[in-house]
Amino acid sequence: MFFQIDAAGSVPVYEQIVRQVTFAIADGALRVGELVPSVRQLARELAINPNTVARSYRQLQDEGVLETVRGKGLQVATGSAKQCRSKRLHLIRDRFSQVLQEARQSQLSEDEIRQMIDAVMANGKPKRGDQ
Amino acid sequence: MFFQIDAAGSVPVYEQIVRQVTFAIADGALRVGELVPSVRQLARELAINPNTVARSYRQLQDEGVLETVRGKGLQVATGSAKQCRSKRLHLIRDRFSQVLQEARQSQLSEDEIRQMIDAVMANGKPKRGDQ
Amino acid sequence: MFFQIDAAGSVPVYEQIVRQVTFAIADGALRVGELVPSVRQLARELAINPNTVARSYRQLQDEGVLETVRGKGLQVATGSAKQCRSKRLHLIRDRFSQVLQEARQSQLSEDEIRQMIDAVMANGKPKRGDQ
Amino acid sequence: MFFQIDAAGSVPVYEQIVRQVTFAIADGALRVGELVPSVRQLARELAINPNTVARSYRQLQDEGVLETVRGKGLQVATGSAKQCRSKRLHLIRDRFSQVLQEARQSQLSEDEIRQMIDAVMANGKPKRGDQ
DNA sequence: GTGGTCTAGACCACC
DNA sequence: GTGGTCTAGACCACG
Repeated sequence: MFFQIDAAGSVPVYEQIVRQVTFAIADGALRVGELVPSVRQLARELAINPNTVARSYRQLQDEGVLETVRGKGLQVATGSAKQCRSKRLHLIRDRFSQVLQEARQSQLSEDEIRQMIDAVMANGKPKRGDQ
Repeated sequence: MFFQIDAAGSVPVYEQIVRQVTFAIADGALRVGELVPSVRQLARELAINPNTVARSYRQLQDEGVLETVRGKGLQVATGSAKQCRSKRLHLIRDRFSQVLQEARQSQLSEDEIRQMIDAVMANGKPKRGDQ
Repeated sequence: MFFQIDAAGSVPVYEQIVRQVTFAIADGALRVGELVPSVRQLARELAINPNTVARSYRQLQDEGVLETVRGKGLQVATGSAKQCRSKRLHLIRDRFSQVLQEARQSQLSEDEIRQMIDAVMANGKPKRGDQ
Repeated sequence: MFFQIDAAGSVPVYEQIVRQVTFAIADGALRVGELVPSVRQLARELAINPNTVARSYRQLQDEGVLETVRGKGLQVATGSAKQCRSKRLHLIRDRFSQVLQEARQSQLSEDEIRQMIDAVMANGKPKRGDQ
């Protein structure tokens, strides 16, 4: 699998997995009906605790993104693609909203905020695809 | 004092204090040489434990924003105004930059991102940014 | 662990820990990537409160010397070895510089100062490795 | 009086006064039999609490450096000059000894220590007379 | 009165 | 098991 885990960062590992699986489905990297790696295998590959992978998969099941196939494992559920794209949008938008709130709390004017956004968007274009 | 603490949110109380003191200095609400509220007094007003306030003040001291005046209290250190203004900008800008990066990872085009920002800025004026 | 705390002295316990961890890394006794003793374990060994250890570790983290590995513990951050060696040198040199300044303020001549240093260095040599 | 107090520093104010009076006597700036400024006057001049001045004078009395002259105030006691010079030496030497101890604890070799001292002594020659 | 340190014990999220 | 946060209460030095 092409996931990357940052154990030292502040984002919980299980959230990183949930996020990356979700995004992979949204991108079409994982297709409906496809089997995701087994808990043990993924845990081995990412060098993390199987419990953590299990927890992520459980959450993805709760969200209806993954579903169990008896005797086989977990597969991407029907309708997940659309759902994941929508979820991805929401995630990003909520984050923007959060940051925007912070900015407003800081006594920055709408104009100052817009300027900052423009500056940031112009700047950070060619970064590493990761992190 | 004019600080407001959200005990329910996920942001640690001590960080909220650090943030608000920093911003107060950046805004000029607290001026260089002025004494900040005493640990005990602020703790009383915010209805939190003095240790928590002390922790915030200690961090601000480590950052060079506050300095102790023995037996009197803590005062805003010289040069803090500029430092706090810069810190405030960096805090916000870094957060924006982070989110922007996430957005780009999600295969969103620059235009889609801009549209989202516009929508959020128009919308979320008096909303809770919570997820 | 090989740490020694002097609870009676005027140096705060948490600073002693910070210092000893820093020096341990500088000496290579603690290597990059290695986990430091857990908060609770070290507290038990030194017979002090876990909060005190936590405070030391938090400071070392703020300095970038340690970093948390979620659910595992705290490890020596990359680049810490060099940083700690440099910090150790600075700590000592600054202290010397301070004392030297005091000596000069006291109208002592350079020669008198040198003589004093020689005397002190000759004296306190083969004491117990401790203290 | 020509004393200088640093209220923000880590050295207690009362100690700064004791030290400066002691050194003034050692230097001959204050002579045996001379009256030191009254508690109130010195407190006013240094913009500090009279209690603090009183505490310093009390300590100097305890050390036999100052003595009360009924109806007049406090004067430099007989024999103080020599005593203060000796005390000054001790103060400096003890500080050196302390720092040296720290240096040895840091696993620095005698040679490294000597080199550091030489470097520091060569460097810091033309500094401000104060602090 | 002030801040600084330390202890004791609790709860949380994460692995 | 791990660290992170917070509370409660104590003691100290300083002014």
